[in-house]
Amino acid sequence: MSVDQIFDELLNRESLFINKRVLSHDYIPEILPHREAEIQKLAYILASALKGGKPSNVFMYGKTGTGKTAVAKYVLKKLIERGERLGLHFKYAYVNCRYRKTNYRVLVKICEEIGCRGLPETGLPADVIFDKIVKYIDERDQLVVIILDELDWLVKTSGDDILYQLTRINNELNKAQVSIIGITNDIKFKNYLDGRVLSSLSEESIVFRPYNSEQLYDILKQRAEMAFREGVVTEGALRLAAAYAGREHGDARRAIDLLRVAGEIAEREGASKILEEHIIKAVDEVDKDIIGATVRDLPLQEQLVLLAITVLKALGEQQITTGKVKNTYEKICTYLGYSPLSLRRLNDILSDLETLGIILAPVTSLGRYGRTKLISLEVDLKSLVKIFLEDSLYAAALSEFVGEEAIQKIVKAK
DNA sequence: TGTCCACTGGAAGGGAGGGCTT
DNA sequence: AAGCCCTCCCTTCCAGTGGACA
Repeated sequence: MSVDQIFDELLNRESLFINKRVLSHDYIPEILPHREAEIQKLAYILASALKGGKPSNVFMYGKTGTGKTAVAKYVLKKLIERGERLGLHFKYAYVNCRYRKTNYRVLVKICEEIGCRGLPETGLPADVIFDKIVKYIDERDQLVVIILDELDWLVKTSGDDILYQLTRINNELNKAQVSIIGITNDIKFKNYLDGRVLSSLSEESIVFRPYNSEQLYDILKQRAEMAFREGVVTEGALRLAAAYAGREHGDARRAIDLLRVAGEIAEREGASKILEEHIIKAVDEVDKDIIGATVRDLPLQEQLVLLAITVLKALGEQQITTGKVKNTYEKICTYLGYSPLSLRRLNDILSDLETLGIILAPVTSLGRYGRTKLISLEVDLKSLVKIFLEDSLYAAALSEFVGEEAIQKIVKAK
């Protein structure tokens, strides 16, 4: 089939989707099923702003895909709308700390979110940025809510200094007020916080329980009705997607991903309906997508270290120690023409990869044979190999150090 | 019981890339 | 332009360590 024919066929065929955007991660529907209680609680807390008061700071926790971010954004959107009708000026700043791991970058992002633009990514002292935020807010708004999503990432890497500053920001404001919503999926996270910060930040807290498969089914049904043409999604496919996502830990995001990818697969195959088989095919692809996105986002040196671990694993190495990773990593660097980093730095990279959930690296003593990290993969080796094969340089390194035959064996394994 | 391995992880500092002030 | 400050990423140095082994 020629490229033109492919385009023609695609244009002539009626798409299964009517609105694909409702299946994206940042879409927030008008109704959030099974989160009524959480919405109510947050609404009560924030409502005091409508009477000119300062809402309490809130701490929200729950696993990924339990609706924390969606609920926060949903209630704030409503609050801003209502405020506008009353002539009040509210705003919120959303920062995902996973992607802004230093205090400075979080502050810059808050600045951008509230509309104070044009700040440099580096160069200024952090307290200058802080003063800018204070001044900007005080001149314009009555209330700014700062949502710090995946807060544990920030605190683990940079400590809680910035949280302390932010929780005290109201002392510096004359007219305006700031409330903070902290979001995390790490329940133990509280242990890392200083007592003063903790008490100030968790004036109120909301816990998000995982969805069960029945609830996931309702969520999927709602999204399916908006995303696809009528009758495209079969009941069986919906039930299966809900069951798959419910089995992990009630992750709605994963359930919605499954539905979207299944839709794409069905469309590619020219099917007129989304069936259970499409969901089954989607499972593998969604997993690979999640790992792939994480790996592609890693800095070069972290990718090289992960590649070294992948090589060792692919070679069937039973006990992967820091020393072995260092050897293989250095060989790969030489082969690809990069200069390797020091052992000290490599050790930090291993800790980073562990924080990301890609590897497990507990420090273990091997007695006479020293103390080291024992490294194992937390993600599927096959998916990882496939991701590295997509890049021609990494593919060459895999072929050099593992061998073409062994790679094919891993890729084709069930 | 002491030794010793193979690291771990804190501390200090350097330099690249940037901005501000004078 | 010079001098000073910042952050970020990295290196060097080094004291500390858990447990198998002699």
